[in-house]
Amino acid sequence: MPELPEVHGYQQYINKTCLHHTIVEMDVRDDRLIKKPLKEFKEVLLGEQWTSTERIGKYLFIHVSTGKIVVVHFGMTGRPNYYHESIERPRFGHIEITFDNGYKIAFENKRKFGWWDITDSVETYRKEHKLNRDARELTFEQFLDVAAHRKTAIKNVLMDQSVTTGVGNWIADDVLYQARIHPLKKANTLTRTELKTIYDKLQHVIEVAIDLEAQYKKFPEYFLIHNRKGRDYCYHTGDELEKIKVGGRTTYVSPEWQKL
DNA sequence: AACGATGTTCAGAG
DNA sequence: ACTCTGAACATCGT
Repeated sequence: MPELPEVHGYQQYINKTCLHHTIVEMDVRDDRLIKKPLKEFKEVLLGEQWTSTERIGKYLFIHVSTGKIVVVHFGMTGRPNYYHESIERPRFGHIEITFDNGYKIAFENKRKFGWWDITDSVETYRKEHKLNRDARELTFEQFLDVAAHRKTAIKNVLMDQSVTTGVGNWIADDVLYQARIHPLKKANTLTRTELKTIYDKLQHVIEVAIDLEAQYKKFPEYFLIHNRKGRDYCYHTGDELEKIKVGGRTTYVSPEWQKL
């Protein structure tokens, strides 16, 4: 599930549950989910506390009382689950932290595309991994700087984490649907007005999704996301939606509504 | 039971 | 040096 709005929600959840408790254990079922040895994670975490969090796009940074920072990425299927130790460990809770209050945080990851890492500096990490500032904080001028000259399909540009950090497949589709721009249009052929519309819709989609806590069923009717699960016609034209591939990802388009 | 999936990364081409 | 494409990654649900 996790694109920017979901990860924002996960951040709030972790802030409410996990901060300022002493960590007494860490368990990892599959080493492929951690980018540093478990020994190193334990050195950083055991006996310490999580003190605060930051988020850039889909990346969550957890500050540790040691001064180190745990980087969490949820992949395609990750989510946190805070529960009491008397409850059975979740089936997909492949990484788990135990606190001294008897609660655990499970990092559930069904498809194992998520991971944890350790870093010293959010800013250094951001640059090394070519992340732009979070899509929510990006100004229109900054968006133009990184997007307007790109020669590839606008959808690819929106999904590029060095452009609009935090945007994933469904947000990109919804933004372009609401902006009435065909996802295959080359970014450098779009007018400033069209790019402004895309920028405005991007902010709108993110804010609505965050307000509604990323619960898709509650999204307004005009959101394309309803077409990913069930609805198969365009809300505006009534036409059947096309399912195409853009940048290797499944993409929904309303042909009359978003002309190429 | 083959295919697709809300993610990133990386090799290779241009 | 930069940009773009496509495949690989793991594995579950349909």
